[in-house]
Amino acid sequence: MPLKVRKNQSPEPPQPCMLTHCMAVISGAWAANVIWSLRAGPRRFNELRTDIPPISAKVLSTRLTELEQRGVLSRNVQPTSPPSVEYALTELGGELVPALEAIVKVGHRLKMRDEG
Amino acid sequence: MPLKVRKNQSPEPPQPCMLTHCMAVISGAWAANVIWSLRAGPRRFNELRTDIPPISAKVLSTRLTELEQRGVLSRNVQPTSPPSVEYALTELGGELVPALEAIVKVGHRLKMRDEG
DNA sequence: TAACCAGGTTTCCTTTAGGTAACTCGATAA
DNA sequence: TTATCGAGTTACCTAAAGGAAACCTGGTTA
Repeated sequence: MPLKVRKNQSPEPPQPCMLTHCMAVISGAWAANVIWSLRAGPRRFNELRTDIPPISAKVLSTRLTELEQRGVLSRNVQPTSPPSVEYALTELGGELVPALEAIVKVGHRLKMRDEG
Repeated sequence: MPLKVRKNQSPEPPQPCMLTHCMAVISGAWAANVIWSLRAGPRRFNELRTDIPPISAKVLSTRLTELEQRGVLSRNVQPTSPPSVEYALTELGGELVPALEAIVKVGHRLKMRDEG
C-alpha cells in the first residue's frame, strides 16, 4: 500500500509564494549586505563598495538598480560638485531590517556550531 | 576635494559575515521553502515534492543534504516497508522560522506594492 | 594639460547552479 | 513476473549570474 501524503499540519495555509517573492529580493549576490549597510542611514556608491569590499562595481550597480525598482531603496542625486548619489532604504526597505536582524542572529548560532 | 567616505553610522559594528553566512544557508534554490514546509512538523521526501511542486528530485535531494550538513534539519529513516524517510527541523533550524516569518511578512507588502 | 574624482557602463569570460530525463534498488502488491 | 512505490542517483545540458578589467563622462584641481 502506498504511503499517504500527509496534509501539511500547518494551522493556516502557508504562503510560499510570498516567501519566494521576498527571497528573490534579498537573495541576489550581496543584496542582503547592501540593505544591511543602509539600515543605519544613506550611503553613497563608493561608500557601499568599501562597506562590502568583495563586491564589484558592476554587481553593486545591478543590485542597486534592482532594489530601487522593487521599491526597497531610493536613489537621489545631490547637486554637489562632483554630484554625489545617495542611496537610502525606503519605508518598505526598512521593513526588511527586522528580517535581516533575525537572520544575523541565526548566523551567530550557525557560526558557533561550525567553529566549535 | 574628494568626498569623504563617511563612517557607517551604525551604533555597533555590523556583522556582515554572519549575514553572509546565514544567507548562504537559506538562499539556495527552494531552501527557504523547504524550511518553511518543515516548520509545522516532519515531512517525507515526496511530501516535500508535492508541497513545492516546481522543485525537482535532484535539487530537493541536494538541498536536503546541504541543510542536514549545516545542522538545520535531521534525516531519519523509519523502518517501515517501504522504508520512509522523515526530515525535520533541528532546534537550530527552528530558529530560522522567525526569520522566515519576517520575510513572509515583507513578501506581503512587496506583493501589494507590485499588484496595486 | 594632465591627472583625479564620483559614479557608473561595457565587454568578455567562466563557473556553476539548476532543470530534464532516465535510471537504480529493495520491497511489495497485483 | 511485472508493475509500483519511495527515495533517491546519475548524466547531460544550458542559461544566466557573477567576476575582472577597461572604459566613459563631466567637473575640478594641481
